[in-house]
Amino acid sequence: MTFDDLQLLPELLTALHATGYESPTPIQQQAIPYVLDARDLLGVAQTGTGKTAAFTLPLLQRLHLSRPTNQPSGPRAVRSLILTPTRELAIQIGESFATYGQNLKLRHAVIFGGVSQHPQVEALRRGTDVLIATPGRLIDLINQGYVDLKRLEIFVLDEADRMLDMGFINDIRRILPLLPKQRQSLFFSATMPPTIQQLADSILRNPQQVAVTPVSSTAEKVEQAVYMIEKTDKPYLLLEVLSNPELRRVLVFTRTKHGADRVAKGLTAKGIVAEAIHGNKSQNARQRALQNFKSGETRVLVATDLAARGIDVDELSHVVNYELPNEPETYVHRIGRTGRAGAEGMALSFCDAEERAYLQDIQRLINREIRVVDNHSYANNDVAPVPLKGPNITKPKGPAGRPPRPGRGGATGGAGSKAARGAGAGHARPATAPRHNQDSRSKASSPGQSAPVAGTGKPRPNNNSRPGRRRRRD
DNA sequence: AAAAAAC
Repeated sequence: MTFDDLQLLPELLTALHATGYESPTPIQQQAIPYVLDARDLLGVAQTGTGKTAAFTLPLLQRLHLSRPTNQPSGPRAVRSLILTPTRELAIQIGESFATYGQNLKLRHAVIFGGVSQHPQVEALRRGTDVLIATPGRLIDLINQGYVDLKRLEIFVLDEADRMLDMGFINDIRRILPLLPKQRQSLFFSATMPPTIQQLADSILRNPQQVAVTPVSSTAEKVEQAVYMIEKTDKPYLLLEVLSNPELRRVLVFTRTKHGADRVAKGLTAKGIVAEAIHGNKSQNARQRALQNFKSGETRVLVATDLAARGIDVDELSHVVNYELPNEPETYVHRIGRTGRAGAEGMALSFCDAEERAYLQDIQRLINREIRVVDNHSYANNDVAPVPLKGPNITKPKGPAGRPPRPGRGGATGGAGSKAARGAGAGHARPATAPRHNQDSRSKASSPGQSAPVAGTGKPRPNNNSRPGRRRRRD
């Protein structure tokens, strides 16, 4: 199937061909006809599935066709609103409109916080057909009287589950009554728990439902490996791993903003072009860092989970989990940044003794064992591999505030346990080569030669660590 | 405990 089969306008097809896209992804195949047909849509999909184009293309087409022929002399009204949780996603969606709408005479504006509102207000004054916004700044500008949504035709709520996670539910509730009842609504979410379903029910009318690849299955497309390692060796291992030129464009995830800064600084000190991106940076610095990374100026971007979802970088060869996330879903989102659009991608994770429980949760979620690399310079034999079927370490949806009991509770049914080290030649293969290339392993810098990228903690005797224990969350 | 988002 090609885009030509989707009844899209020639202007859109030309733009698509210019960008090199030929065949629609599953969500595009399913969603575009419904949206063109003015139906409400419930899309269960995460970014990376082609979701943005799935609504951008038909939305542009509908707006183009419904555009008043005798355009009044005043500024054009906002006819479509797209709400999205993070500023970077808003910008990215704006770029998508610019690309696909290049041959149409429609305007779009992107509004979000952290930057001066004046250019955004100016864009609204001039008039825009499409408004892409994060909730806070949108409400801000609505309150100041700069946004009129009375002529709205199409409303898109993107990443609804993330919106709720981030506490945007009240903002959404304030915006909804400002929209005309008579409208088309598109609702996208990666997951569909009851609260999200309720929100969807309150927004959509007689929706068509479209679902593609549940979150956990994207993990199957990305080759994954894990290094069992001491926490204090992570800076050295990162240098070793990055000494392999196959890691052309690398996104490194840390758990904290401070950690992201430290790692980026340490890499820079070692002559590796790296930048950090996180929520404590100014919006300008965030955009600059992302831009430099996308353009290839920066080889390594060190990020918090700000960049875990949605950020779309072409030719991202590797994701490195310098620290494992405690939410297993976050792991899936992180590694989903690579291996996109059919490209090869690889995810490398550094797991210290304290993170074993997280690794186990991750393996349970993706329902497979992650290959352990045991031939690297810093292999820590005291950090035992983590079998897929082990004792339940976290209560799946347990009541908050109570630390789960370690070491108790049997495996929740299921077949026997393979050793995590994997069978056959798999584990002897270098972790940094996505497919073949047995001999491409880097000349590792030895521990004595290189200074650490960043000290992330004090050495800790292993018998003090409590791998089975997960920290209290409340 | 961390992260994101309005001023």
